[in-house]
Amino acid sequence: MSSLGPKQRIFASLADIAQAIGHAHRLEILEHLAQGERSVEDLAARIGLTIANTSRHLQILRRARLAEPRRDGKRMLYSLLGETDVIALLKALGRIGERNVAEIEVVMASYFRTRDALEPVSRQDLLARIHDRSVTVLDVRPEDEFAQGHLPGAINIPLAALERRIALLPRDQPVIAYCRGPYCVLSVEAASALRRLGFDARRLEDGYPEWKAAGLQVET
Amino acid sequence: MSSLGPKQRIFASLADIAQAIGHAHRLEILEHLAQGERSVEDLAARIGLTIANTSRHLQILRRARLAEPRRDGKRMLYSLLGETDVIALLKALGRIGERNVAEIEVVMASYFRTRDALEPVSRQDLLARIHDRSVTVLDVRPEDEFAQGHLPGAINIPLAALERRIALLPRDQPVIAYCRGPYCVLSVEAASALRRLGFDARRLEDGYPEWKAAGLQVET
DNA sequence: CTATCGTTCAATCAATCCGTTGATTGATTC
DNA sequence: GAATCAATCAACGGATTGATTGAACGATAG
Repeated sequence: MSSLGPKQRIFASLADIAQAIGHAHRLEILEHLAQGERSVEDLAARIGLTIANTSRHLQILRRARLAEPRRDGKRMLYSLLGETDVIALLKALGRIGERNVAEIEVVMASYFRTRDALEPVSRQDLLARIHDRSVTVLDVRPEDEFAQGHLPGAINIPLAALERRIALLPRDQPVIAYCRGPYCVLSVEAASALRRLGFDARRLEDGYPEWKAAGLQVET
Repeated sequence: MSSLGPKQRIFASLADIAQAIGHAHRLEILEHLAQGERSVEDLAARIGLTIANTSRHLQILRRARLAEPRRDGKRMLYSLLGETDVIALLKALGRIGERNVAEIEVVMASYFRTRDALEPVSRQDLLARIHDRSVTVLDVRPEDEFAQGHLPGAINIPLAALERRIALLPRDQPVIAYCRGPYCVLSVEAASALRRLGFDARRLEDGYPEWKAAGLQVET
């Protein structure tokens, strides 16, 4: 009993990692870190937590070796540790949730599909249409996230500024909107608004982090 | 505060799934279920838990929609729900652990690598060598697990019976041993024992569930 | 009806966890 | 050096909750 077998020890460590992603706030933190490195303050503001609470959750992610800080002047910038693997883990978690969990199906149906009845566009589809130049790629994340990396040739119009800057979008070809990931609502809202305005608009099935993790080209 | 956004609701559900796999015993249960369906009693005996405790853990996996029971006479047989996705999730978790967590690296180095200094064989390698017929595939799991499914052409000699039935193994070609998965020690012990006995023996990097989940051919 | 298998209950014990407060550390700026 | 800003830490309350076991309960087979 005192000393566990090697399998048990490994499972105990893996369980610690699973515990670390077992909280909604931490999943949201990871979603933001997947866009690029972020300060504690920045994360707290974006998610709506206190600084202290955000710091605590970051410590948990850090202990589980999912995120890592580096100091930059007086702020600490956190980023994913082993970005691609973390995104793959979150993707595997999301897939199982979407396939097995009724509650998620309900949310997807009641929110995403009523606002955006059309099927999302897959990465492969979008890649092909970028090559054809038969599509406008629209990044609706805030400007600072866009600046940290985005899809090749994408135009950045944050959701809040969409109606104001609508003239930037050509009307003669379809628009594909994307944002932070499969559960980020920005691209849903954007596609919905654009269709109301007469555009042929759809959204990418997931977001920038998944694109990057798939090894596809990105711009800075 | 009363009603969360759609993203928060989805993350809360995903966090529940993550919590469910956040316990070493449950990871071990999942490893066994990945071999095929199992009764509560059977799982309890294999893992070394009481029936009541095993049952409770299974309820948690069930609530998280990772496993599902069906009744067979007086026993309840549990199996993975969405087998391929669950195995993919565990694989993603394992990968991140192996890359990021020092404790796991220590165990791998101190147990697996001292017993089996050679690099494990990848699935692709093994597949090619099965086609060549240049290798003996050895399944060292218990007979009942072998009976529920195994790699094409594999010979089954449970680890406990290995020395007794050693004559079944041809000595003129390499042996590749496999078992339940990447953290199962059976194939490590087998490869180690076989090399002591003069065989050219190595082990597969993971096990039967991963082979099956990759869509490769299996026999029953 | 009895034996078997599993679930659930009640209880225990322990642990953990979340979020907050207020003090403190580190780094920068004036 | 003093002031300022960012983040962490220690500590706490409170709640939660989690693992585990034995006993009681339900379902099924023979």
